[in-house]
Amino acid sequence: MSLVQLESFVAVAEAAHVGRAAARLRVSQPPLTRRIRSLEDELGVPLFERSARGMRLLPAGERLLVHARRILDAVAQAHDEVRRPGAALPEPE
Amino acid sequence: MSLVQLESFVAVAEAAHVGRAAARLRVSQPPLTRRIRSLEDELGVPLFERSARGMRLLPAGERLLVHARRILDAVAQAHDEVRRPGAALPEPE
DNA sequence: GGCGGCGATACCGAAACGGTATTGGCGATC
DNA sequence: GATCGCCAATACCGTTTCGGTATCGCCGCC
Repeated sequence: MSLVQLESFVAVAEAAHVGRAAARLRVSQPPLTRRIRSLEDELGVPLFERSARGMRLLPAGERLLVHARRILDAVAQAHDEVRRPGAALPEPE
Repeated sequence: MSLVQLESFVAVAEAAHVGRAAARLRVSQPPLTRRIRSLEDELGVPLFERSARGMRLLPAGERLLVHARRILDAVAQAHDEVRRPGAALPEPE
């Protein structure tokens, strides 16, 4: 499981379409399809139901979505705070 | 920033040696050195102080360590709960 | 039954990654 | 203060991963 996979997953979940999610992520559709599939393979659980009108989250996908957002938020926060010179941890000289 | 980078960072921070961390992660030393450096480059902040006796966390590294552990924990938890059939979210059919 | 839009696949070129071998540099030792 | 040893950093190369273009197959809609 990688952050790219999680980011892709959230985008597809929100767009409910691989194609639209791909446009939003500025990649083409095939890589995104592969990322989702590799994520499902890795977890051993299908996350979406595919249909001719798009992608619909399955229960496992709903559960993952909550975690994925939390993880991506934590990453963004880490990214911000590391640069911030206002240290949270004092350094004993 | 990738999960592999964060995992590598935590390992190096805990071991205080790239070599030992590499052994623990079952990779050789050079890739680990590169992961740390690419992470520093990406964040634009040095995370370790290098010396002839190993690596020592700098303040920015101390801050990142807290976040990195939280992120990796969240990933592990997501990994677990997604498989778990005991759904947390009901599905409105 | 034909058309349009969707995701899945095949294929190929480029980029990322890991390993082995080597270098460079600081610290401890005598 | 020269030498040896341990550490991270770099060079180089083979492999693998990844993304893009082109295409396929399928279902819903008109």
